[in-house]
Amino acid sequence: MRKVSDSTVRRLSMYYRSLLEFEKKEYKIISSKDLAKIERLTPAQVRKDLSFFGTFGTRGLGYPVGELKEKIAKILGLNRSWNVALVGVGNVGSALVSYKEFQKQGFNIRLLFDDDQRKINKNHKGILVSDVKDLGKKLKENKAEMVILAVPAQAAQEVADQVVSAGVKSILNFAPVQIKVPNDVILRSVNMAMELEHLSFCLTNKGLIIGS
Amino acid sequence: MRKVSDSTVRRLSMYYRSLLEFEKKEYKIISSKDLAKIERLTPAQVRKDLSFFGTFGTRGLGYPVGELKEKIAKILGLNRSWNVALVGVGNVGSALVSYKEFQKQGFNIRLLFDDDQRKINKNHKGILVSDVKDLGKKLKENKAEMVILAVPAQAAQEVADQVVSAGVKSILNFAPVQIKVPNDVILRSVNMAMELEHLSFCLTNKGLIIGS
DNA sequence: TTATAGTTGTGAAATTGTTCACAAAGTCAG
DNA sequence: CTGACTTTGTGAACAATTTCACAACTATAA
Repeated sequence: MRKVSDSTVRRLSMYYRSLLEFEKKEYKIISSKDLAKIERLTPAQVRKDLSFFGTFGTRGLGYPVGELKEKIAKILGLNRSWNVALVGVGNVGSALVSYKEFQKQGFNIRLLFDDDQRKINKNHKGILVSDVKDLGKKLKENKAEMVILAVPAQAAQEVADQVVSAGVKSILNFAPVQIKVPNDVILRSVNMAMELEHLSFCLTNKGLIIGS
Repeated sequence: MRKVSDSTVRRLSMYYRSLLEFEKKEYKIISSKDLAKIERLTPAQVRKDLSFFGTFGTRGLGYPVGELKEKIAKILGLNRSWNVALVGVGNVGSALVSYKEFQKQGFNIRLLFDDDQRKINKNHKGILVSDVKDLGKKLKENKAEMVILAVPAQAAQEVADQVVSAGVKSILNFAPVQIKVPNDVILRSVNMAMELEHLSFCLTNKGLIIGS
């Protein structure tokens, strides 16, 4: 398999969502053109993305909806469930625990951690909140595969280090800070302020930018 | 001004954050090398990014921390405050209302909307929740500049259309669905499930990918 | 004053990602 | 079975982005 770019992976997620929709509407076959229209891409882009992973279509016809959906699910690792832990049961963390989309796609948040005594050992939406002091131990015990960080910026790096020590190989960071992890650990960050800043940049510089 | 890529804008946000830190530590001057190390980039990248917007440094010396911070703030439109409305006071919306980072950077959420009668006309964290039926009217009255969508997927497009009709030119979408807006409206989407899917992709395909 | 070390700003080169264009393969009507 | 039409898969062309490499400039020490 060739090296696959982040953009391609993001688009695969998009295709997957579109395919769910097409399936719901009982489409049996779709073309790269159909898929492209939905996502505002070019048909060539769709075909190129898919071609990294194999050949899924039939020339002259298109792609079989159900089959392609299944194959993308497999590529993305959505044909199974994942054992996810979440650290930081504040506003953001709390929202993520209830986020339906996660469960729907097999991301099961089964472990919660916080450092606030008022939250520890209480139930939060059906899950017991553990003391972050036991983070490493419990991550190992429960074989957590992914950790979501929803802690304040200043705590993020320290918690991340503990997560890494516990052998977890992937982290999704919601703290608005750049954290560092070893090369073999996969880190992705969602920085919501950064997204608003992007809007504010575009509004501020509208018209000044050539070609967009 | 040349066309500036999304990546460059994202990195500017990162530089801005780093500069706040350097300022806190009372650094007066920093080099592109220092800035690059923090963000895991190359010094050349940092210099190239900044060069799109002017020349901010002194050869042989580096960049003046405070001044560069101010200039980036101006480029990003952070030297002012923004009037933000939020639609959908559910789990995610609620978390965003309390998100400190927004206020800190001048993004003031002053209008909340929902379609749930139990929430309408009640106070939510100090802000009155309005009926989404009055969305257009109130966005105009209050001169909202940005709208955050935190509504369920199936409602997102309809709400977005109303926001566009009201003349708002930028939308930050948290609904896990691709929405469509006219060309003159800036749209950015945060899809949290997509980020977990990226982790799951990487874990699933680890080792198979050459060069990463 | 001069030599040395350090850093920026920026064209040019290299790399990465996207679009094009077309052969290959399939459908379908008659 | 044939011919007109459609769509995929993909190498090649093109475009965008990143990295390189170096002239230009500054500070400092002797």
